[in-house]
Amino acid sequence: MRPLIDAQKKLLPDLLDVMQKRYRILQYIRLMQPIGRRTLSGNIGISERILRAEVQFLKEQNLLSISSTGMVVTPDGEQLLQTLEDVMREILGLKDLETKLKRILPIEEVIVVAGDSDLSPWVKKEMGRACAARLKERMSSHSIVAVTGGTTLAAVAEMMTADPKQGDVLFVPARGGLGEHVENQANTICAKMAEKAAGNYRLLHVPDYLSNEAYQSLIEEPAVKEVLQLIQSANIVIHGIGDAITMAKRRKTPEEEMAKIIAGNAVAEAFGYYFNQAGDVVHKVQTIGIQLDDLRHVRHVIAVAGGASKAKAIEAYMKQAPRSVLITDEGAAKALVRESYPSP
Amino acid sequence: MRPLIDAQKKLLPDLLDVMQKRYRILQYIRLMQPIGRRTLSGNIGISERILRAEVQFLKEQNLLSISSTGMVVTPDGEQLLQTLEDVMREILGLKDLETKLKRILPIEEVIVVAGDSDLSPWVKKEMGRACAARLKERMSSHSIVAVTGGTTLAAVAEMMTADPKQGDVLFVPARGGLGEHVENQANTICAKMAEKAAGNYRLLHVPDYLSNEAYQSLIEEPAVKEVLQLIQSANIVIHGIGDAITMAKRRKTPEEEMAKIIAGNAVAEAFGYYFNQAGDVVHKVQTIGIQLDDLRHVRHVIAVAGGASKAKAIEAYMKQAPRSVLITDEGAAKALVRESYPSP
DNA sequence: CCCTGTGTGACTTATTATGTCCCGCTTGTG
DNA sequence: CACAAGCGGGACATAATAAGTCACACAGGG
Repeated sequence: MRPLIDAQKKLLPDLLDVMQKRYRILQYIRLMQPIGRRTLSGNIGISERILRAEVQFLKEQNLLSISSTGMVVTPDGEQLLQTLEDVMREILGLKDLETKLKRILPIEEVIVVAGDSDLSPWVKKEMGRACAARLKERMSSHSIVAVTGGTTLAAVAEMMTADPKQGDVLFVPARGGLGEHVENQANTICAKMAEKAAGNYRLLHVPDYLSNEAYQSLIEEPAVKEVLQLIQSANIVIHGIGDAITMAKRRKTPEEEMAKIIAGNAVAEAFGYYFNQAGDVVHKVQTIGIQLDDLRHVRHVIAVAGGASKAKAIEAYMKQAPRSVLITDEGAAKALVRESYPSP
Repeated sequence: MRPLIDAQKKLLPDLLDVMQKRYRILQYIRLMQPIGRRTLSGNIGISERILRAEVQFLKEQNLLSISSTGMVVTPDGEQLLQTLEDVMREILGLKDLETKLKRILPIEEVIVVAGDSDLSPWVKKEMGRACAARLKERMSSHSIVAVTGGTTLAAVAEMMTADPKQGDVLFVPARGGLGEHVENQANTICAKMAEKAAGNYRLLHVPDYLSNEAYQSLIEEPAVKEVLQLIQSANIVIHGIGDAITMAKRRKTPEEEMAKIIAGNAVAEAFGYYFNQAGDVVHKVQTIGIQLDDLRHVRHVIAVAGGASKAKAIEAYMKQAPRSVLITDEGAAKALVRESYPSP
């Protein structure tokens, strides 16, 4: 297949551009459906008229249907997107980025999605879709999936779909309160993901900052204890990676902890842990649930993070996270590659 | 690969047309190089202006180079043509024809080349190229290749190329004189093929129509005997298939033999044998060299014949020629398929 | 030496693609 | 219930591009 694409690149590069354009349009519509022409043209950066021509074409090809509420991808279109996914990734050079990233980072697998989530918010959804697909591959009946918070994970939850093949899947939050807003809390995302995936879920109701005594007594609560046990036996963990300072600021981090984070030159954050450039833990939020060491016993660890601004955080975190699957975007991947191959 | 192409077809239906067009242009140039734009545009049936645009594009892609003597395919272009050969055949529906032919005829392998050699003489060259490629696969060091005459075989000889990998290959004419013109005689073609393939050759100098006494004494000639022995031990035979009447007329066939051929309802001819519709031998030209029965002991038998007009001849001949490789063209293949699948 | 075939440039014309504006409709919301 | 926002679709002018045509300079072969 590869030689065919290369040959096509040589023989008709202009047509591949067109193909790419149409693919992207269809992909967008799938992401934001139902959506109108004008809104889409604004989002995608194509003039309305040309988008209109393309849309009309795609409609004639039966790849999308078009009603007064907006445009929707048809089953035909869905299948086309799926068939062409690998090819487009190859054409866009994402495959290339993936192999380069694999050489740079000690990871098991990496998926690079087109775009930069710093610049275009919908790219997170695309990462979410990719994550959901990989998650499905790894889920089996009675799997326990632990998830963390963050906007990226929210996107993953949103793109999750139910799969009749897999039976009872249980979603749990990976760790207790970290100080996030409600929509980004692990509990919220956990519930949403379970709902979308038609699975069950258990929540962990823990106040953000506890005194030691309260903490100890809470752990002994039967309800809490049971959930904690489930969390400990999770075989899949999905988490985001954040920029340390940004995360610390977003959470209501007390001053002395903030100082500690800054003093330690933290650059990365993941489920309540702060890491410096070398991947060493600089600080951790005191809460219950999965601890960093527990990760080593979890079969599948999936990290989702994108945007050029997160490149450094991803690099730092991954240094100490072996056997992970990383799902990122073009922006972050390019930044990472650029850094490691200084010349061109 | 098929789903990929289908998906691409949906996303840009004219992709294949353009690809095919450019491929064909490049292919032509390779066939007739060096060639000028105007001559090419006449031959290929594309207006000069549009050909010019395509040629310019191909030049920019470094697939052909262009000088005052005409256009030449670059190594890059050669490689591209090679890479795309399989794909293009499939796209043009040739693969489909091949599978159908395999069901109709008792043959080991069949290659169908685009076009109809009745209508376009260059298609023979393409068959020649295909034949040369298959021949290379089957040749090993010290192979002995027996070839017959005919215009098609002349094309095969012309498209033959030397391959440094294979060592001493010997070319011999399959049978003695059959009454052909010089340029279509087995001897001529044998020599040419050997020259192109950088191999050795031995010739068989036998007058066309011999008396029985002369025939017997000639066989005993040491020089002739030696060559005959080589011919007997050939492990590859390449031959053409002709329309019986056409071939008989072209050769200076005596009246009584002509009557025999016509009376027997001969439709096919191959290396001096005439066959009726059922594949039975109706007549044979009396000459030395490989006899029909000998073919069964030859490892590789390659038959080359194209053009819709030869469809019946091919069918008749193939009925009694098992384990052969057939190289034909779209015109003949379609005619054959049409005959066997009456309805559509 | 001429003549044929070569590429290249230039020009006009036809076709297509694109930008722009407007209209009637559905739909969700106040 | 009514309103406005967003929707698709039609229409048209214009810019951009492709395509047809001709003329010219040059190299190689008979």
